[in-house]
Amino acid sequence: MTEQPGPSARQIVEKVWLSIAERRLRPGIQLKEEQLAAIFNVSRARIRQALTVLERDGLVTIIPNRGAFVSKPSVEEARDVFFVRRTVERCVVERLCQSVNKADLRRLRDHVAKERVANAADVTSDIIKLSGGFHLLLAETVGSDFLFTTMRDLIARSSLITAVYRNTNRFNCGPDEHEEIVEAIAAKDAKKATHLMAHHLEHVESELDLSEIRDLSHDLRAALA
Amino acid sequence: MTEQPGPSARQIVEKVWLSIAERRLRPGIQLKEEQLAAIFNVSRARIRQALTVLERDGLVTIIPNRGAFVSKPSVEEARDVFFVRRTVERCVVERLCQSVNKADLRRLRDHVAKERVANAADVTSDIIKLSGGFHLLLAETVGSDFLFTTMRDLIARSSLITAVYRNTNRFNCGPDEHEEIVEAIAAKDAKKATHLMAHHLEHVESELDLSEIRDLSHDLRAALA
DNA sequence: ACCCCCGATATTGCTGACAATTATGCAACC
DNA sequence: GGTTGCATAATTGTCAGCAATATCGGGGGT
Repeated sequence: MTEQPGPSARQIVEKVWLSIAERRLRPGIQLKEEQLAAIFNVSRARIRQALTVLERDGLVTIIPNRGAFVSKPSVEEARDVFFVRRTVERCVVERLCQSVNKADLRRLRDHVAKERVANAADVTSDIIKLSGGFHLLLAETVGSDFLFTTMRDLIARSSLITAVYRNTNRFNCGPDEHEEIVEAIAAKDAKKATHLMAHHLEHVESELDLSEIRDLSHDLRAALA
Repeated sequence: MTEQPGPSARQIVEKVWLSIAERRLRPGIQLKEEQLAAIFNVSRARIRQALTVLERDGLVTIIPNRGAFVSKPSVEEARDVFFVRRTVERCVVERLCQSVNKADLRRLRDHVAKERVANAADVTSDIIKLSGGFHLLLAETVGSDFLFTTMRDLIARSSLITAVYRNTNRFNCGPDEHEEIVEAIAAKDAKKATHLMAHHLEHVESELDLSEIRDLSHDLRAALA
């Protein structure tokens, strides 16, 4: 049995990113270096690298000599993220209406189908993962790497925002609205597609309560498992 | 005489970012950790942190066990960056036409004036710095932090792209086109402003030769001084 | 002359230990 | 009872040294 080298810094970032995007890591909790090092079975140096990148991405906030905490976006930041999403995703669907091919549409419809299954089975973690993944898949389909990376950031931050400010019990981003958007894109109806996307984002944002801040604590090891 | 603690990792990132944006650090050159540590008078660990962040920003490429190099964007990436700039900056000027106030306009006009001075004096480094700064100032004026950060990335990458693929001797991004854009915004003429911006970006992109790749070497210490 | 192999050198990647800073618990005091 | 001050513990920030890996040069073979 050779000793495993452990995950790379990039893989750790990925894992934590996913845990945040899926809301298993709640805003406000501290990410202690030693703890993470033990969980991932790597040295603190690598954890440090990962945390530095995550801070750059806005997912964690590092307070000098205090530690790294999962970010609690302010109301202002929340509105900012949704503002940018409205403009970026509008651009995404416009572009898609011009350039989608059959393979793209197949992937998009497959994804919506998966969402439908997850909703029917009521598996919360899958629902969260897939509904964020839909928007990500749209950006990926455009073919611009920069756009994709930007959307990654936006989706992760949106997850944080939803975790802090969600008002309703039900999870938004249902597959119905997603399906409508896909079909509008399939019909190459840019006007309808952008309109549906705008409506969808408004809908998501409207389910947030942007006045109250909840404080949450959570078990770290379980969230990363 | 107490020992200086040296610049923080963030400050190092800033310094290298600026050196790249101003094209004093050319694409392809290797950033050796020991060398940087000596220049900034800090330990290698802090240099490592800075390089990790710069890699995440796409400005340097880290090859495992080889080192960190200033990125050489591919033709594909170049087109991608300009594609995103067209859409993002269009959104920026649209937004500005709705929300500029007199203080904003004053700052913008001041900036253009500075560009004009630099052009008249023919100080190349100032010209580069200010012409990128204009686009950054536009994004900042919108008031969205996310948008500003995104434009930072785009401008830095654009600088890299220009350094690699610039065809003409003259520096693009002259103050005339910038001034026209500012005045269109001042007149709240969104149609004209977006049109001018699109034209401006097309102009900049058209001065690139997206088929040839030049190899450059450079003196590291001089560039960072 | 060209190519392959191999040792020397340089650079990165990592680990562990140490210093600096902050949070915490406890006792004394107002 | 609440607050202040201090000692302790926990956590982060930093550093120097070591191991691993890639580059470069020379030597030998074909």
